[in-house]
Parts: sequence; structure tokens; C-alpha cells
Amino acid sequence: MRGEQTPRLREALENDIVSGRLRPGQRLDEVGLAARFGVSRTPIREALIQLSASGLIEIRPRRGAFVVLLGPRELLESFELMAELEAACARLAAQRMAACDRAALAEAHAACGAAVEAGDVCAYYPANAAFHAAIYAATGNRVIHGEALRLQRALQPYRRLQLNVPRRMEASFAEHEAIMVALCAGDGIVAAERARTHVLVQGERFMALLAALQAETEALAEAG
Amino acid sequence: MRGEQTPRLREALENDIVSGRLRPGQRLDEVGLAARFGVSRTPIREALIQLSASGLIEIRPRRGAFVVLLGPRELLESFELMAELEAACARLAAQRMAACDRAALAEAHAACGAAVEAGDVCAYYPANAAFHAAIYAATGNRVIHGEALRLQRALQPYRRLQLNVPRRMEASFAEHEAIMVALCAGDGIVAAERARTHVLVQGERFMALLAALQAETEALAEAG
DNA sequence: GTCAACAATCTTGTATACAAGATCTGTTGG
DNA sequence: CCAACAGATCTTGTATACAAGATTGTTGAC
Repeated sequence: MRGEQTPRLREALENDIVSGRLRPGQRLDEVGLAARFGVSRTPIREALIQLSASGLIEIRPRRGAFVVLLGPRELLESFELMAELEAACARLAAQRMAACDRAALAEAHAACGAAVEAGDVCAYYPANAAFHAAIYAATGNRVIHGEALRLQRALQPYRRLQLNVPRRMEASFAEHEAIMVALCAGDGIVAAERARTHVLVQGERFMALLAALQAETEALAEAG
Repeated sequence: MRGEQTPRLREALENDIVSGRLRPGQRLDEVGLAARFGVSRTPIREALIQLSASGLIEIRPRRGAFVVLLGPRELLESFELMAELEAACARLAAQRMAACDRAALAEAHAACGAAVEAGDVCAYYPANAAFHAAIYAATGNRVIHGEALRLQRALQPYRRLQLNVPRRMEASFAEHEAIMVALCAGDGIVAAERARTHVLVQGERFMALLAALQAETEALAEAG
């Protein structure tokens, strides 16, 4: 074997989970993954442990690894944490944003706008993520930046289900606009409040969809 | 082997790091640890990966695992994140605290008071940690609770150096008192601001001590 | 005397082997 | 016909073996 396998495996699996190729609740078989990636179980296990630490999968001792399926409570709680983190990021960013951060944010916002114009929901996903990531970066605090990114990724599989709500993309973009205005005005308090609400609204929208998801999951469980 | 080794190993190493038996910057030798715990390298490696994910150690590829030694910048950034998290916890706790949370918080606060009365800095450490943990718990949000605990543990090795500052213990206790007042009054805004300041003050006090620590570390590096 | 290149040694990363717990299945008894 | 149990099978958790990169110490040239 040439180099290090574990990082590659972790990224590949992370991608599969975040992109939805691996569904929440699905079991990850070590030997199967080992065969698929052409490596032994050892680096697979190490990658799984890392994914478990970042909250994307759950390892149940002697039972195996499962893509995390957040229940309603945990999902709501996670969105609440995300909302608080985003609010903190917005507050700090408003105080500290440098010129290059401003430019990056404007660019990300424009990309969101383009997706809205085109009515392209698929393009809005990554543009939206990049917009939020630009705010994290604008805090100038790499630790906060990293934590926010980690949580963003952990919630990504769920966000995916959500922008299909009619007119949600347009509403989201309008909220981004309002956040940007506050950020550029240097008003941390308002920016924080708008960011918090923006995320919490997503979380709440979710609960409705979650009910459907749960029902579907249970139906699948009964059927299987 | 009987049961699962990895969790035991992780906890033991975590303890060694948090308690300061393993110094920041120190290298962790896999075979040495394996011999010490009477297991093979495999579970040791898995425990190290978990510790790396929780931020207590850093794994440099092909180089080994090292107890994280935060530089001035990272330390300040980590304290800033902690401050934001604590502020969020205080705000949510003020809004939601149940009777049992109130009781637990009062008890933890009393324990801090006892340590102050006795002038026992060693007893104040865990009492202080318990007080903060009681606030996290009072949010009723287990995800936030868990994240706050994780970060608290990661910063513990550094906090250890800090309460030796003259009268810091008394000042810390007075700040706790002020936070409790706001929490019990249900004033989330004030509680959040006080909690944030409380943590940031710790972080800032640190920078002075850090200068000394860095100087010492560099001296050691030169000497060794 | 200092620096650079090389070899011996050590450590990590990965593969494979094996033991023990979990799951599944087929059978038996009610 | 269903429930419970015993054996077989599968999967995980750990140990060990081996290969490749990193470290260290030595030697030789300048």
C-alpha cells in the first residue's frame, strides 16, 4: 500500500453519508466496505471511529456501525446548537469582518442568488453551505470555524430534505440578504438574531418533514 | 480478553491528560501504552483516534500522537468558543430551568462556596466544573450539553494552571453568584452576558500565564 | 570542526489470524 | 400454529505479522 488510506476512506464515507447515498439508519458492514475500497478492515475501522466522533455514524459495541438517524428530539436539539453557533459566528463576524471576508461573503451570496434566479434547488444546496461557511470564516476564529463546519456537515443529510418546501429557497435567500445587511453594517446583535432565527426556522420546518420521514421509516421497518 | 478494551483505555488516557499526568506536547508511544495497559496496539490506536477527535491529542501521520499543546492563538480561540457556548447555555437555561435543575445548580454553587471558604483550590476545580456542567444540563438540550462538556474537558489541562492567580477563586465564585442570580430571575440576556464574560476573563487571564508556559516550554526544548 | 549522506533502528500503517459475542435458522415442544 | 431453544453462521474486537516511512547515529568529505 502506498500512502495513508484512512483519510481517503473517511472522506469517501463522509461524502456518501452527507450526499445521501448512505441513508440514515443504514448499517455499515466492515468487510463489505473493506472489499469495496480494496483495503483490509483495519483502516475501515479507523475511518468509522472518526466518523463516529464527528457525529455522522454511531457505533454500537459488538453490533456494528450505523449512519446516524437522529430522532425528532435530537434533531431539534442539534438545530438549536447550530442556531446558537451561527448566531455567535454572525456576532463575531460583524465585529471583525475583513475586506476579503466581505468579498467572499458577497460572492457566496451572489452564487445563492444565481441558484434562486435559475430556480435550481440542487445548486442552492452547496451555495447555501458556502454562504454559511463564509460567515464562519469571517469570525477569524479557526476553532469556531471548524466546529461550525463539523456540525453543518453532520446536519447536511437532513437539510437535504428540506429545501423542497415551496418557496423555501426564496425565503432562505431573503433571510441571507437580511443577515448580510446587518453584517455589513457591523451590527452584531441584529446579525446574530437574524442568523439564529434563520437556522431555527429551518429546524422547525423540519419537524413537519420529520414526521413524514419517521412514518416512512417505520413503514419500511414494518415492511422489511 | 473479556470485554471491550477501547472505552477503558480512552477513559484512562483522557484522565491522564485532563489531570495533567500527561503534559501538553508529550508524545504517546503506542507500544509503550500497549505494554502499560497489557493490550495490543490495536485498541490503543482506536482509543487514540477517539481522543484525537475530542481534541485532547493530535495525531500527526507517520509521526505519532501528541498531547495537544494549544498555542496562544488556538487557546484564545477555544476560550472564545467556550464563552459563546456557555453564554448560549445560560440563555437557554434561564428560559427553561426546571426545579430539579435549579436544585442541582444551587448544590454545585454551594460546593464551590465550601471550597472558597476552606481556601481549597484543589477542591474548587471539580466544583467549578460541576457548576458549569449544571448550567449545561439545565438547558434541557442534551446535544448542547454534550458539546459543552467535551470542550470543557479539552480545556481542562489549561484551566488547571489558572486558578492559582491570587484571589481568582474568590472572583470566580462571585461571578458564579451573579450568573445564578440572573438565571434564577429568568433573565437570559444578562445571564448570557455574565457567563460569556466569566469565561472570557479566564481566557484573558490565561494569556499572561501562557506567555510563561511558552517560555518554559521553549526553555525545556532548548535544554533537552 | 561542521555538514551531509547513508545505514541501522524504530515507529507507524496495514493486513491477516483468531477468539468471543451477536444473529439467524431449523427444530422441537406445547 | 406459535414460542422457545440449540446449533450454525456471521460479525466484531483484539492480537500478531509485515511493509514502508521516519528518526537517529555514524562515517566520510570538505
